[in-house]
Amino acid sequence: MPPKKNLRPRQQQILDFIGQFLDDNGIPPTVRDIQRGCDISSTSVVDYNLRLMERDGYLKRRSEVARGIELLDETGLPVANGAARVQIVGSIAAGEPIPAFSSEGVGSAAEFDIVEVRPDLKKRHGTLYALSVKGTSMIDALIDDGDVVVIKPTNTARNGEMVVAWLKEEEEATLKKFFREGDQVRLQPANSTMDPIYVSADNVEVKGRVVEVLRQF
Amino acid sequence: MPPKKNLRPRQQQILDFIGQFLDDNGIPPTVRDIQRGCDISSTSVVDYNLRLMERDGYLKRRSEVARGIELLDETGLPVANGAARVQIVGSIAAGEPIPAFSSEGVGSAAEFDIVEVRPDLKKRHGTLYALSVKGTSMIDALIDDGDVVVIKPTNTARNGEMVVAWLKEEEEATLKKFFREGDQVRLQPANSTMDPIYVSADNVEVKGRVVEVLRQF
DNA sequence: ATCGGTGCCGAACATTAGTTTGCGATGCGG
DNA sequence: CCGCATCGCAAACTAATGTTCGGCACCGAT
Repeated sequence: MPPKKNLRPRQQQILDFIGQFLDDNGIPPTVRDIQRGCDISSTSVVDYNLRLMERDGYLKRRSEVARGIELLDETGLPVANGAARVQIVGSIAAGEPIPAFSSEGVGSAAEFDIVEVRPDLKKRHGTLYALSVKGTSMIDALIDDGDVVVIKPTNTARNGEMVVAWLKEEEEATLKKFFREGDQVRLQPANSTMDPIYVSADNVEVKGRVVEVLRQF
Repeated sequence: MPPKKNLRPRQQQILDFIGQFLDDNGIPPTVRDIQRGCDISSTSVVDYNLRLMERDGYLKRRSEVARGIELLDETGLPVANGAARVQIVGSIAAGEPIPAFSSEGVGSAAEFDIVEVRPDLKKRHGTLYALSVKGTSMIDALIDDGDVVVIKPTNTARNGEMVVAWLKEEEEATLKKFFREGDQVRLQPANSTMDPIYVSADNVEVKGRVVEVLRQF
């Protein structure tokens, strides 16, 4: 395969559109979908550029097949359709603020990793981000050192949901099951043999809801 | 949505084929693909059955769109294309044999659920199956009641890998980290605060390696 | 200026693929 | 046996979609 080159603006635009279309619709676009989506006046222009991009290893086309476009990743392997990739925006550990939540520091997020998650998650929840867990302080939530938790950003939580709770006073983030009880909040470890902690509702800020835990084996 | 009914053989066959095709090709099949794949003599038969299955909530069709078939899961949500789906072939619980491992009983596997996993897993490991965890006996491995463990079938394990270990004498399956130590085997809970158990190597049979744990939130 | 390559355009063409139609076989209750 | 619904079949129709063709504009090299 020829080495990757920088894409022309139009080709970048087409590539972005294909990715977007895949996310939105779950199936690849047709040549005419791309034409409309990129304000191109002719299908032949799309075909022309797709051919170049195939030559350069950005995608694969099944000829004579409707919607036969597959995106390829850096290694030349096909990217699963609607591939749900989530960025790890920081880590969560007892006693330390989460970088992504402190207003600064998001700019350098590019240095962080990307994880793949189950594709249905993104459909169900929309935008997600991920935190890697440092230390064993979350062991009571059945979450180990090195695990990655996938979070749906939200400020609210229903009772029983596992949330990222920010304890203002303690300046500490934790993963617990959330229960509102009057003006108190009960934070219940997932491990039923552990005791819950109670805090004033004013002292708790919900940062997001846990939708998945990834563990490396 | 109408309630689910049992599918006719032909409809089950079509549904299976669509899933298979999705796995193999990453895009949904056309009506004619299904026709060929299921040895049906006419596209209208496929169309007829697809219509019924859509009515019954098994899938969604985008009309007038090539390859506009989407599978739906139990909740009516679309299943992402090319998603790696793994069959739950049984459950694992302390003191009970695993149905899928007893030579009989695999025939009725159709009754079991399907779970979606991260697409990269299937690429990396090939065929996988899953077990649902009953009871809290695996809590020491950070695996809770109701979790689903995704397993790569293998008879061997390297030290440190989390495996499904079958203890012949006790007739019991368990999830532990595997360490060979001479003619003994150390089975170490993932939770480092718990103590390992030691068994004779003859008494242990490795059934598979854990590659992922799925937890419902 | 001339030529060849690149990028684009519009239109036509050919194949693929969704949909419809009419008919036959089968099974079931009356 | 009749009426009716279910299921399947083949063929035809139409819309969707991939592909090709001739031409134009720009640009750098000759």
